[in-house]
Order: sequence, then C-alpha cells, then structure tokens
Amino acid sequence: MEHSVGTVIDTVGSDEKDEKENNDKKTCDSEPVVYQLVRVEGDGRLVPATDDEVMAVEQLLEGEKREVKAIRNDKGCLSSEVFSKSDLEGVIQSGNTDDSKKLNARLENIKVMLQKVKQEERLLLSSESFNHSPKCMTIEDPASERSKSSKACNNKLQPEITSREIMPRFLELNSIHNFEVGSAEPCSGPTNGAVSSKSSISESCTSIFPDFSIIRGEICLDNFSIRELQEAFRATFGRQTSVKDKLWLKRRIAMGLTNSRHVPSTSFTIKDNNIILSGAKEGEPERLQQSKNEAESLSMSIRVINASPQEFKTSLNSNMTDQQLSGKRLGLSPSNHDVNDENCQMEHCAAKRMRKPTKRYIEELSELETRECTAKSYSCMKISEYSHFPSKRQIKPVCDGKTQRRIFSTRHVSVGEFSFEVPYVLRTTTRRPRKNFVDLMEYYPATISHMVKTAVMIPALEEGKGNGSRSREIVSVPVQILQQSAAGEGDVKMNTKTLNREEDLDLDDKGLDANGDTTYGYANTRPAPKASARRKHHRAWTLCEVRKLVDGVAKYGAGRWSEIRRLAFASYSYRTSVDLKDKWRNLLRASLAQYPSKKEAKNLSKQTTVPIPTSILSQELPPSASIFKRSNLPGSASQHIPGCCLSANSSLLSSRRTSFRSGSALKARGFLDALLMFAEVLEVIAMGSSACWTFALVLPSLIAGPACMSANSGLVPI
DNA sequence: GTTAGGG
DNA sequence: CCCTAAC
Repeated sequence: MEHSVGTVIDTVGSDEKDEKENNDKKTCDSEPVVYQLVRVEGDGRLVPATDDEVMAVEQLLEGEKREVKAIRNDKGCLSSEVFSKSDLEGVIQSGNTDDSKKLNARLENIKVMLQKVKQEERLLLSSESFNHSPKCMTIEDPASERSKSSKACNNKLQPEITSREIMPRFLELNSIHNFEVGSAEPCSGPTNGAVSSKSSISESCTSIFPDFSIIRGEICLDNFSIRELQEAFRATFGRQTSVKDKLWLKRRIAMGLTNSRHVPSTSFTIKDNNIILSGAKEGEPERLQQSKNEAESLSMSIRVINASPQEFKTSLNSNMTDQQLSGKRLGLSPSNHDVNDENCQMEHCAAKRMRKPTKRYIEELSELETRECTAKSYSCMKISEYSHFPSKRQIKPVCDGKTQRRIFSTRHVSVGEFSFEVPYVLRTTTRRPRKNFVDLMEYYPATISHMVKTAVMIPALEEGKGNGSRSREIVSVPVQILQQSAAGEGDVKMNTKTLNREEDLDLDDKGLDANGDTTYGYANTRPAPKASARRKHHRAWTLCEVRKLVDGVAKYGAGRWSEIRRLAFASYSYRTSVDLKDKWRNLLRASLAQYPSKKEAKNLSKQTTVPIPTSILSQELPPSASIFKRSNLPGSASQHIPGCCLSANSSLLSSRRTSFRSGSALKARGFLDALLMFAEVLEVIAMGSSACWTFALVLPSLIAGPACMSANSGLVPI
C-alpha cells in the first residue's frame, strides 16, 4: 500500500457499517498504511474502536486476510488502488459539499474516460483474449487457486452481499483478483459507482474492477507522445492544455498524480502515487522523500516497464482517484486554487516560451537518443528474459530486501514502450572531458586510468546486479577514488606551488604552468560535480600578462585572440583566447570609464579597435619602448634597412594613412604596398593613443614586395 | 575551432 | 569566468 498516510480514518461505509477492519500487515515492500478502526456515531463523529471491537473484527476478518495476503504478495500495488477507490466513495459521501462537487466533477470526467477505456479494453479482450497473461502468470499458486474458484464472482457475489457487507474492500479485492486471473467477462455499465453508489458491493464489483484490471501501479510518462500527455493532463487536471513541452507535461501530471511538487526535472516513473526516483525503495518513505529531493538534480532510471498508452490512461484514472482521495484523507486541503494558479502560470509560461532549444539541450537529447539506440539490443534481450516472469519484475522491480541499499542516482531512458535505468554516473563520463584532463592524465596516468576503468565498470556492475540494483555505493566509487587521488598525491599541490611561483616571478616558457593548478582544482572540486566544479580556478591577471596582452593586441590586432594566445601566451596555457578577449574588453571598459571623452566614444563606435588604455600604455609601453618586439617567427630575419621612418601619432595617423593609400606621399610602389599592409597595424597602435610614437618601418627588402611586409616584418624603435 | 557578446 | 550564437 503506497499511501503516504500514516493513519487513516476509514469511513468507507455508511452508518450501518459501524466497524471496519484494520492493521494491514504489509506483505510487500511498501509504505505502511495504518487503518484505524472507528465507529461512526449517529451524528457522524468518528469514535475510535475499543480493543474488544478491534479484536472482534480481527477475528471476523481472519480468514479473509489470508487471502488478501496472498493477493498482495503479487498485486500489492494493485490492491492499493482498489482500496483507494473504495475509500473515495466514503470520502465523497462524508465530505463537505464544496469538495464533493469538485470531486464529482472530476469523477464525471473520469467516468467518461473509463468508459472509453473499457470499450477499448473490450475490443482488446475480444480480439486477443487474456492478453494480460503476464500479469495472470504472476499470481502464484495459492492465490491462483482461489482466483480460479472465484471466477464466478459475479454470480456468487450477489447472494453473499449481506454477509460480506462489512468487508467491502475485500470483496473488491476478490473481484479484482478474479478479473485479473482471466475473467474476460466484461463488467457491464459505466463507472458511476464511485460517485453515486452507497458502496454497493455489486457496483463495486461490476463497475470498478474492470477499470483497474490493467493497472500496473507504474506509469512511465516518458513513453507517451505529446498528445497523449496532453490527454493525461486533461484527465488529471480536468482542463485542456496547449502546452507541447513534454517535460513540463510530464512534471505537471506527475505532480497531479502524486500530490507532490517535488518532481524531478528529468525522467521518473510514477508508481502508486509516488514518484520513483532512482528506484527508491518503496518500503522506506523517508528515504524515498530524500531521494525525491536529491533526484531533483539527478536523473532517474528505470526498470523495464511495459505499458501502453492505453494502459496508462486507465491507471491514470485510478491514480487520479487515489490522489484525490489521499488528498482528502490527509486533510491536505488540496488547495486546488493554488495548484491551479500555478498550473496556469506554468502553462502560460510554457506556452509562451517558444525559445529555440539550446545547444546543450539538443546535445543531451541526442545523447539520450544515442543511449536509446545502444540500449535497444540490450532491451530486446531483457524483454525476452522478462517474458517469463514479466509481472513480478514490473511490480516489484526495485525491491532489494536483502541489501537494503539506497537506490540512487540513475537515469531514465525510455525506448518505445520500454524504459530503462542507466546509472546516472555515466553522465559524468560522457560529458566533454575537461580541457586539462589530458594534462591530468599525463601526470597521474595510473590514477586516471583507474578512475576511468572504475567508471566504465559501473554499467557492468549495474547489469550484473540485476534489475533494481542502483546503490549509492556504486555511484560513489569513482568519487572516492578521486578523493583518494586528491589526498594521496601530494605533488599535486606541489605543482600548484610551482605554478604560483612561476606566476609570481613571471617566468616565461616554463612549460609547467597550469597543469598543476588545474589538476588540483579538478580533483578538489570533482566530488561536487556541479557548476562550481566546472568553474575554472580564478587567476588574477598579472601585470606581465596584461603587458603581453597589450603587446599581442598591438602586434596581431584585437580580435585575433587565438593567435595572440598561441604566440604571446604560449607560456600561459591557462589563458584561453576567450580569457584574452575578456581581459581586453575589461581593459577597454576601464579605459573608457577613466576617459569617457567624446573622442574615445566616437572612436569606439567607429572602430573595431578602440583606444588602448592610457594608463596601461603609459605603464607598459613608454614611447621609447619597443612596441613590436620582433618575434621569433621563422623567416623573420631582420634586415634593418633604415631610411624609411614614419612618425605617427593618434591625430596624424589617419591622415598619414590616407596619404599612404593615395600614394601621394610615397611614390615607391613596393614601399607603398608595404605601407598599406602596415596601415592596419599602425592604426591598432596609434588610434586613440594620445602618446606620440615613433616607428621605424623595417623593410626586409623594398624589392621583395608586399609579401615580405606581412606581420613577420616588424617595427623597431628608432 | 574561433570570435563576439551577454550574463 | 561561463555560456551561447554565429561564423
């Protein structure tokens, strides 16, 4: 029994039924539901039964309980549905008028749905009789025997009503049992008992049980199309939705079915009003709850669930009934108002949002699909295996009573009609590896390879353990190893120190940079693989780096960040081109903030290259300093051919440049061409710079022509 | 893979 | 520094 209720006051009957059974003993791994025996007084008060009354009822129910036990062993989850339905009747009758109206309205909706389903079911049954054989097969001998004999339920029942009236629930159970075992006899009539009946047993039997006949207790929403999900949404909330977001629909439906707002953003399976996350054990409510929360950020995963949309609809209805009931029972005051408001808001949001899916979304989606493809062969194998014992697997898939392990952190993948569980941990291995992972490998190949192996072994473990074995231990294995590696390898930190020293001393070409630091950061943050783990360790920009950046920009031009990085930041491997770009942007911002002059603003709007901050330039590049340090580029052997000296400053450059282009100032063709090629470089340096620079244009050869005047040529101070 | 730009 | 779109 899966209700999240501790104590339930059961008012199933009317005043005539003064006493009811209780003290259900759980026989399957599920959440306990304690029914308290009460007597309904004439004024409607519920008075706890005395011990004597309890004993009397217990004796009375003794025989029936045995049967129920047998049933529950196999169909415990199913039973809960029936109980719920039965309870609902009582609730409706005793509820206040407001809520009753709401419930009635909903139930009307259910009624229609049930009728449809029943029709479809009849068709199914007539075409393929006993197609639910897997389920039938799960009922084991004792129950099976009984169910055979009870096949004539409908006939037998009527005369027995009087004697059984005090135990309508068990009657219902029997009825269900009956039906499952193969009674294809359709129970005629639409389901209206839930709304209007006075717990008539015949009605319970004839109108309710067919609709629960194919309940599996599990709903895997992943298997449904958007349309089906919308249908399910309508059935759950009683209103249409135009939302086409599958995830949203699933979550909303799950919320509705489970009365919970803690619905994971990833996959999940609904089982008896609970969202099963990572296969949380049903018998451990608090753990389940915890698991729910944890699973907010985790994927969950799955056992093989064979459920068609049709089946889903049926079970959905029953779940919905149950949900309403449990809401009532709990005195939760379902706060339909709030929920609906929230629904509307969310729906509005979801409908409004037609945002293009992000790359990550697409990536994850494709990743999922890839998994599905690879899982297909696997699934075929498993399915054929399950065909022998299908129902047991489906109903009690994650129970692992022996190990009592916490089920945790798995990922739901559905393939067609089937869903699978894959360990969530694999995700970490499928992510694009950290940039410095290779570096890490170089330094600690043994550790890393061990980690990788361990991670790879996880699926094997998973598979070997069988269907429902998802434990925290499995997930934690690689983490522990990583922690060990972080703690055990002292030289990791040593490397960091080395790096820092290198950075402080501003040594170039050490070739050691970043490795140590990133290694340390990686191992250190790995156990919390969230956003913080991915974040690069912060490194303040040193003066030298800034200098190099400015040099690089001057040399290669702003925007050629990868080139700058490659050539000027070769020894700062932790600075990416993006970093350079960002830093340059920040420098410019600072510069602008310092000198928000019109001129600069104008330059900024006009030019892609904006003024180099004066403060930086004055610091790093005094007029007499070498602006273009002749780089060690191959083939840049400098042949100083003096004689062609240009003087440029910010105010003169553009005019100079114009004159260069026009060729009016300099007649030499080769030289002019060379100047034109340099014009951009000059602009980079001089535009916006208030300093007056003197350049010497070094031409490897005037004759050689422009080809020699590329970036390889340099400017040297006079 | 690189760059630009928003956050 | 991260993330994403655009190229």
